[in-house]
Amino acid sequence: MPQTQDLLFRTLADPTRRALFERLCREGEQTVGALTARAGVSQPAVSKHLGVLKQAGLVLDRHEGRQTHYTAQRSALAPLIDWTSQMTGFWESRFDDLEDLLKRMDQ
Amino acid sequence: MPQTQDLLFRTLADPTRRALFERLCREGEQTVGALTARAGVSQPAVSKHLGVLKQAGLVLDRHEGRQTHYTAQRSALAPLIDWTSQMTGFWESRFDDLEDLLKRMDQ
DNA sequence: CTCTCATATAACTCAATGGTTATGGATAAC
DNA sequence: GTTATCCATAACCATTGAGTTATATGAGAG
Repeated sequence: MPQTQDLLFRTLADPTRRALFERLCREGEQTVGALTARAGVSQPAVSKHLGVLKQAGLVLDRHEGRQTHYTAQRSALAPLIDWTSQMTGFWESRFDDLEDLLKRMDQ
Repeated sequence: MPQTQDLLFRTLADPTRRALFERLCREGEQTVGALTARAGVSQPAVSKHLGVLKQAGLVLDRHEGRQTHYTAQRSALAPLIDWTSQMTGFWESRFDDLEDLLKRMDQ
């Protein structure tokens, strides 16, 4: 999945976007409003970033009334770990089943 | 090192640059000419990318006559693995001493 | 000394993208 | 029904950055 790797790297390259993903990873599900409150950028900017994260498979959204809740999809990081392990060249065996493990992690 | 993480992600976000690093990881030391031959972009573009990789600590250069040889510095990937393991949240214990291992890897 | 080759730098162009404000559309509140 | 709220989209602007060609630097070759 070189296509996926490229999308992942490009998506995570932006610091604002990466910070949003980090918050969702650490603090769990958040509404757009909650994320915007501490994002340091405007609400439309946050929405756009969340859209990009969603297209990369890094977040899922859930609509509830007029709010949208976002959650991190940690398993989407698997190709990143794959790539890194390939570059380091020593970890393949340990990571062979990593994707499965990560998928179970997200339930 | 959030600064380092940002630099790493930004550096690896470009596909041409990432391809250069991948080749150095897989095939070992290469001259600028050898890298340019299969890079799909001009020699100045390759030189610029190598400069960015060098600033991120991902490559080292060695001058030999009028040639410059570049090598991958795999240990520079450690912060990337750190970040990923933090986001997934389950791998800290396994990765605690990863940086040391990677440093030994590069000799 | 001159010429050629390998690489780096300069100057520039162009496209991509992250930010903004303004607005739309849907749902809750009154 | 009207108004307020939450989020997404539209339109626009400014910056960044990756690519190019042209040129400079510097080391071997003749």
